[in-house]
Amino acid sequence: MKKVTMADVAKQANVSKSTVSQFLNKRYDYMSDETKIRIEEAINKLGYKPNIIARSLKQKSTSTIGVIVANILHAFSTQVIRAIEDTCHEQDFHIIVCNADDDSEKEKRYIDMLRAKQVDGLIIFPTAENVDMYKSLVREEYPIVFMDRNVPELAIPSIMLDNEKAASLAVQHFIDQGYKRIGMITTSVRNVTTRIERINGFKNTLLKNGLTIQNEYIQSVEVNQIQMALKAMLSLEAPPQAILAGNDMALMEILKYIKENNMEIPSDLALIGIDDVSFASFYNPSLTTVAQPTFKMGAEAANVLLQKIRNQEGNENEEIKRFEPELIIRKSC
Amino acid sequence: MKKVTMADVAKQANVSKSTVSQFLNKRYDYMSDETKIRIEEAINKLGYKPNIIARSLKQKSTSTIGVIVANILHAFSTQVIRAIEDTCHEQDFHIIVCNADDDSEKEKRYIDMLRAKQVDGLIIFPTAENVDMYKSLVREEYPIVFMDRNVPELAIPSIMLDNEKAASLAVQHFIDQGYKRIGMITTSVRNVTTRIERINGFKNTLLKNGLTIQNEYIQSVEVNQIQMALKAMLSLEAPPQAILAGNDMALMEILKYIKENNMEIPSDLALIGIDDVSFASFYNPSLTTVAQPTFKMGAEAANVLLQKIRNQEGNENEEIKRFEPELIIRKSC
DNA sequence: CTGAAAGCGCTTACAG
DNA sequence: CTGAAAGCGCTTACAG
Repeated sequence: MKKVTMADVAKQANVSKSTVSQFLNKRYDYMSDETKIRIEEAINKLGYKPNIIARSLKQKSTSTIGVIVANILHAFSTQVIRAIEDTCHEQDFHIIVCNADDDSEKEKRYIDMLRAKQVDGLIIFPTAENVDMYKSLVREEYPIVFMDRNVPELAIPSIMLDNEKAASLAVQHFIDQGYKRIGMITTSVRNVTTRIERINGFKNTLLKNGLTIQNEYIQSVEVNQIQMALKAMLSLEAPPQAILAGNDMALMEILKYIKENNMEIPSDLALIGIDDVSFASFYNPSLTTVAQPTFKMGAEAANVLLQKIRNQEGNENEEIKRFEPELIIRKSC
Repeated sequence: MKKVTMADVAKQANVSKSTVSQFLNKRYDYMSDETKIRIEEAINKLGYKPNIIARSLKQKSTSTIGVIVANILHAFSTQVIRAIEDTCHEQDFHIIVCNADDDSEKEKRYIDMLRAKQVDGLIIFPTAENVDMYKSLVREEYPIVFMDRNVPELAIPSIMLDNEKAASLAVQHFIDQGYKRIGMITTSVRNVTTRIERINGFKNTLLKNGLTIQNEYIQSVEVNQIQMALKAMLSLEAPPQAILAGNDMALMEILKYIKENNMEIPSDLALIGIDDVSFASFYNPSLTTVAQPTFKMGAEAANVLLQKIRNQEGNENEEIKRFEPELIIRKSC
């Protein structure tokens, strides 16, 4: 079963390859109807399918973008990916998704791989440790946008949640419900903007309400350390009565701990999670969360990138776009 | 910033393109050390990155496979994808994932698109409605494997759960716990093997235990109809006391209904779900589930496909490979 | 209105 | 040990 190529179609239809190519690209300007029909028939008869690889090589464009997520295990990532995909689909772009697994070496390899595959642009949830590489992409004016996190001093547009506000909404709600000893647990010890900003929002909201910041109430550790960190926190003489989970993974670890220790929510411990997890509405009790507008954020990232890809001229607005979090009040606080 | 090509490297290193190509492909057999060094230096100096597109065109192979999932919303899909990706990664293959959204038209478009992109093979969670297309792929001896579902009479290897057993494990557990009025709810009204086999397993296990099959106790409907179907079932004079959820989406809808109607699990209704959902272990009460070996299944699918891609000769074993489900007993039954 | 020719960036069989 | 040449399957500027 030999592959049928444009040359075969041309021969079958008794025209040149050029004419077949024009036909396929719908440049009919000066093509006789008769020719069109002959080509169409030849294509159907032979079952011809164009080879996009060959076209891409010639056109130096693949109509494909790469998406590198820091960690696919976060529901946020998968939701954003869907939004990116939908938006690209509408504009006849394809996406290739890679999971860096929070590993900057993997991230670097994926960037190289995707560029070798000639993707037209990149959406990255940056691990933030490959600054030199990011810089060289900027220098080349390679189209790129950051999602979720940003890296200071880089002229790369970033699509981000208003993280301070997200933490602030949660803390303010705790306080409004009468809680004073409020803790926060989140994942990862690395230098990632999301974490830093959420912790800042947490602290600032406490201060604004005249409460003091207790460092033992704030833990950011690896996922598998979260239950221990919580245990330590709850073993303090004056343990927190309410906990903000910095993201979905942290929330799930906390819920496991609570369950294993037969604690009650919210009487033993009140809870709010950033990220509206799938089971929030039907958990017992239902979980108060801070939702991110994941769909809007993904769509925006795709639009900004596609825009950049089209106007090659160095774009102006390389700033951070912030999206609004939303507090969804349920029964866990 | 012009792209640097192999020709630039060759000129810089004072050798021919052929030699550079040999170097890159590690065919050093007869290459002098001096030449190697010169080429290496030229590559570093110019920051040369090979263009995989060009290579693919020449080699007629992209080292990329396509994965088309029926519905990305099932956790099963995302877990399988990860396993496929890991396995491919080890063997220097890349994957492009597409979500057919349970829409056979979309599936068809994605198959065309991926083939146009010259992927070397396809893993499909088939919607099962494009039989003609599947057949023509088989005729061309195009490498392909099915996941999760199969399509009768097609010489395509299929990686599947032992679905009858999955349902059977659950029903037997219900019965062993003393339940007699047992129902089943699952998604989708289409003709998909998974659904059919699970319902068969459900029925057969009832019969084997001397119970009768009540058709009103078995519902397979669209996701947004599940709560209504459950309501109808629970409004029967003799409503079921236990329900098997056919998959994760069904389970979540059932949990929503139970919560909204202030019912207790398992006293008002016992529950088992097929698919070990993320929150099963820490839900209140924890949920008894039937887990699929998603990682093994994904890895197997990738291995079978890569195997097929390598030995072009029409492979022998085009049969169905069944994987064992596992009952994880917790507190919902 | 259509065709011949060059070229995208690689690989590879062959010559020397 | 290395190079010249052909070719993968397209697109496109240009000629007629």
